[in-house]
Amino acid sequence: MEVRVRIAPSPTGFFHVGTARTALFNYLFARQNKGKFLVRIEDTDIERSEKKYEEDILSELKWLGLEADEEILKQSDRTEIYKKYLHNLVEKNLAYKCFCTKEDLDTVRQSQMVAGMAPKYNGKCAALTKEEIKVKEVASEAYVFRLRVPEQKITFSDLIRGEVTFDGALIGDIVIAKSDENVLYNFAVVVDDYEMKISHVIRGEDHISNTPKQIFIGEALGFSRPQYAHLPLILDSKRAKLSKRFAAVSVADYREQGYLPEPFLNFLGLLGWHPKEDREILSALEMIAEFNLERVQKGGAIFNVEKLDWLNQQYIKNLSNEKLLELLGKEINEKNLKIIDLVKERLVKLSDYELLIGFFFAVPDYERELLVWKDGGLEKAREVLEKLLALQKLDKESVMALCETFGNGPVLWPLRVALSGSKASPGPFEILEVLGEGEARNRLQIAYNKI
RNA sequence: GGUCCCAUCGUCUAAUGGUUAGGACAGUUGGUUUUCAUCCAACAAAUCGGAGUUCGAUUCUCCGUGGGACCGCCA
Repeated sequence: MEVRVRIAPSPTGFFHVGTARTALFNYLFARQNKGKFLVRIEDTDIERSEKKYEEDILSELKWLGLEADEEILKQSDRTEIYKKYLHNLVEKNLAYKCFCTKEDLDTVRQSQMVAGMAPKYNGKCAALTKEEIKVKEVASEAYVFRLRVPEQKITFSDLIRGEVTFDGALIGDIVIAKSDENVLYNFAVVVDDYEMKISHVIRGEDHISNTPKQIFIGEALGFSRPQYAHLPLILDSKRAKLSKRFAAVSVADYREQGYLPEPFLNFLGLLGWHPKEDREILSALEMIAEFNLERVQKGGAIFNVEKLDWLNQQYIKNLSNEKLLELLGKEINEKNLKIIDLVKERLVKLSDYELLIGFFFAVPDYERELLVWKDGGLEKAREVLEKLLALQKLDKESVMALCETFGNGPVLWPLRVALSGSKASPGPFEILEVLGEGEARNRLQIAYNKI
């Protein structure tokens, strides 16, 4: 049987890193099994769904290189299809109209929870006769559709967790549609997965308790059951599901901060999965080759930005200077090439660039105390600067000659600070080469004047 | 409260009955003729607890404990 997997994001927010990880694992699984990776937009919630979020999902997916193999489905285009299946269920008396009000349900739920019972629908409308329903309909009472959930245990085999069992008796008759024009998530998922011939449902663990509901819906509809695999959640530093309280949760945030798609994917891949060997840096192709659902971790994984930073830096270091300038949106010229060469290994994220190179283009401002090497004092710094300015030729050779008498630190530190204005920067000779002797002398003079 | 899931260094993880419990990030220290970064080397750091099975448990079973997810006419 052909492997067909999907991700089903709902456009109610910017594309979430958790969804991105789910997308990656689905993608890896599909590629490895020569199957198809599909995308479905779950916009059945008309109130909360927005076009801009849908666009964001698609563009981030593209940025990550996780594009769908077939046309992207939108649930809002499929109401007629859902309606058909829904009516079918009602005709077979596997689903029924429920006229209970929200208030009634709330009070029941409250008292159940207080009594220590599983909160579920009490089945009040399940036994309504055709005549009773007619009367309510004529009175135009509001209703929803509920599935008759069998009071039996259901077990499914999860590819990551093994056998998982739920009790239908504890679930109760679930609402599957608000009206025949407006079906709910669990119902739409089952219909779509069936129609899209999804073979494996690989999704976050937060969906594990939806699984029995979806299986019951599927069985009522007479569908075959897909295989399930529930991925561990990505957690914040407090071990709770990654949410907006944590720094950044949308892929867009990371892209804008200057993370590259390759290390980002690499990082996501290592969250809950690891290849056999002790390897950390993996391309998408390598992950495809090595991926294995059985090696997916069961416990949640904390989103650890430090490791992402490290991976990003590794990738940046291995980029050519030309490519890096292109990514930064900079002109490829001799000066920029020299500069990028100097700051490349200091770059963790693309966004660090401007901060690192400012002094190459403008005379930096800094406190004169910065010119002081260790406990040398201002006087010593002034003396060194004077000697540097007096140099016939400001080059490595003559400066190193000065170091002979004063020592390396006492000479090189003030020189470097005079040129860069910063306590951390590339070496003085490297900066000197980019700046040119004239500008360097100018900056030395400024430093001298500061003291 | 109910249901379900989970549990190896601070973090991501390796090791599925026999290892000095391995690697990576972060941390610390030292080196790479100034700083930062890079690179290199070293150090520190974990099997949640208790029973049981076994000659032997990180690994299997049970009971605790802890954490998490879900419990909507959201997805």
